[in-house]
Amino acid sequence: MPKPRIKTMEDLSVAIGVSRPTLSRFFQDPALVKAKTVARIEAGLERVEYVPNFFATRLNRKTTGIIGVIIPYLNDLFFTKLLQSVESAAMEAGLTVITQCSHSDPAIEARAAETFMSMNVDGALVAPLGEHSDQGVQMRLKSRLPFVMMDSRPKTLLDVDFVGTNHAQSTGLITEYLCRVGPPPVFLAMPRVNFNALEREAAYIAEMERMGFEPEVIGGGQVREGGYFEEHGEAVLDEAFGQGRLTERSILCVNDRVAIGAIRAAARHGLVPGRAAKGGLRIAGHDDYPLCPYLNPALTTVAQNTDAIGKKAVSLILQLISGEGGGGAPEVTLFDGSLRLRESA
Amino acid sequence: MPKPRIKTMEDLSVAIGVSRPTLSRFFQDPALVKAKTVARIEAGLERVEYVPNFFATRLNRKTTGIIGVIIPYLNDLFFTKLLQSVESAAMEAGLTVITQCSHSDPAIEARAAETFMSMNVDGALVAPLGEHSDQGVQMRLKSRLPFVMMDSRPKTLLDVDFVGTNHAQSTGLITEYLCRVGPPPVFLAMPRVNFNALEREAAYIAEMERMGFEPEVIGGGQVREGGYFEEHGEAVLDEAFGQGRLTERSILCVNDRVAIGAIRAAARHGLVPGRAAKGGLRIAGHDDYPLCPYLNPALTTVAQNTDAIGKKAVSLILQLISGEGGGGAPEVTLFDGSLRLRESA
DNA sequence: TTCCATTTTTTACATGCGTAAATATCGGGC
DNA sequence: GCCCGATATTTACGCATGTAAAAAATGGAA
Repeated sequence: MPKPRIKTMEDLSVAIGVSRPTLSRFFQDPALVKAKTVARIEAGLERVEYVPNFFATRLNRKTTGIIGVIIPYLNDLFFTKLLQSVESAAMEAGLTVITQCSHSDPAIEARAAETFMSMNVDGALVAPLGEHSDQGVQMRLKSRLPFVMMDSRPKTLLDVDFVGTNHAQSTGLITEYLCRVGPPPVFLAMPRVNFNALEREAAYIAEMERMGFEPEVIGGGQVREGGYFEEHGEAVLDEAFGQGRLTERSILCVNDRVAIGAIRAAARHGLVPGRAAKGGLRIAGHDDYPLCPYLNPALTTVAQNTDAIGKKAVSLILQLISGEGGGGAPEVTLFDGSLRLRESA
Repeated sequence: MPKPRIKTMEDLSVAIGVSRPTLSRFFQDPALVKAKTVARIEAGLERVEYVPNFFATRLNRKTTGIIGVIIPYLNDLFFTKLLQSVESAAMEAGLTVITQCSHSDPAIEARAAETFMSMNVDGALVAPLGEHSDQGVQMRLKSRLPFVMMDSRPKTLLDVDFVGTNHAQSTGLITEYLCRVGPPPVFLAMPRVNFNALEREAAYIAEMERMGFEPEVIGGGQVREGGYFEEHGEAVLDEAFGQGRLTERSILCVNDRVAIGAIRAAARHGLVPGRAAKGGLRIAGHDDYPLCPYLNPALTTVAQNTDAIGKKAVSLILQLISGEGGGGAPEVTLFDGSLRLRESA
């Protein structure tokens, strides 16, 4: 029952009586070979076990058909959602995607970039670590191959194609909403800033000033241990609520994971944030983390259009690969966020 | 400022005046080359841009140093946690890991397996889809290379090395706990069963019978639309609570994501599951999903030792690669679960 | 049957590097 | 200054496939 294993195309050629160049063309695209021959090859493949060597094929082709993707975290559903969008778009385009997670370590990120260059990938898609990223690495990537950044845009790397969210719009939107339905919100930030966090904070401040309110940012100062988003949100608000502060305020969290911690802190102090509670505590987030609808109370937030971001990033890379882009100014696409009104604010 | 790019080791050889075979040894392991020569090479590399071709190197080595990992879902923090554990263990062993997500599609899973075989990976680590996996594919993998399964163990593939959780123990543990502190629990299952779900259900039933209670399984029958775990848990309990059923029972959910939906349903009906509430509603889960501590109420559950599972899986693969294993019976390692008592039960 | 266009085969070279064997070079101890 | 052991270089071949060009085979229309 076990089929004989054949290792090389050469051997396969003699085994099924079709020349190696023809087999080569067949494995690249059966349409390049006459139907009758295709049938003969396929019949032969029924009887033996053979798969073309991935490395040997990629070694010679002018194009590898691979794109490399780097994301900073794996244990964050926002990035996995983005990754799914990228993968499905890439698969549709017939590309193989190799994903590497930098695990919030610049050294690992650099190693991943190195790997992609050594693979001659057709293009690279990276969601950077923020200020911790080694920008030299990204400059090298950009100078060597089609390169698109996603999600977070380093201020020192503005001449790169970028796809992300318009945080001025998205954060402005929810800030305006919070101001409209309750007391002007405070902004719950993170100590370890990334560029998105900074942009959101700036957008919050701008919108507050536009509406004539005094912006107030908390939680951005001291670096705490652990550093997980939820833990940070809970710790900051646990302290505040414990001192009787902020219990009747609106709190805009820099992202949903921080907001999850914030809601938890509220619950521990017997507080129930909610849009229904006139004048009382409200908590809102940013991103539309997949679990938002299932929290208690369900989290009001601004959704990032991760699906559009992933699709656009892939199409941009495709465009760059085909040599259409790269001429003038970098192409920057920002998608608007959209309000998700639920219970918490 | 831009360094000259060098494409081949041959060219590098003439550029920095060190022979190609020596360079080859250097890139495989600098320790194979005398310190003085290493210094000369590194000085040379400062002045030019060169990375060895990934495919060419892997094509000739007897061992590629790559292990392939397949996981069924990306948008599930349990699997990303497991993946992180695997990645860090593999990195420590000096292996490159290529991860593919099957997106709960057997065809994609099969394609990923094919890719791994065509890469001559040193070994494959797969968390299968459950009954939907194409077992033929996995048999081929097993027959071709070091192969270890994780997390879920197909009943028809028992002769494969496996690392996972002892669900009889873990589910028995929490079932016993629930019986001890409150009314005997019902089991909230999933329609689309995977093997773990079945094992947990069986363990629940066995433990209930051992303690002299009547097991009761709900939510396992009809297949609903959407099918996300949280949605399922919420839908089933929303219906039950709406009819006044189960409001004073203990509910053991097949996993934490279902439990998250269950807690949400409780909240929508004004119910607060809790271990403090004597005689009242209790909800428990399984897995110790990372967000459990931040739910309201915080979810009582049984933790899977994902870290140990990942480490062990990698060490098993390593052992298989070195040719030590594979002789007799398959090596099956099951880690015990441990109770995480929080608020919900 | 003959001829033409399409497809396949033959032949040869290319890809970038691993690896082995023989030869050359280096540095140090005597 | 000589000799030895450790390294480095030279040379040559192998890995599994892509690819191009020329020659041969195929198949259908006239």
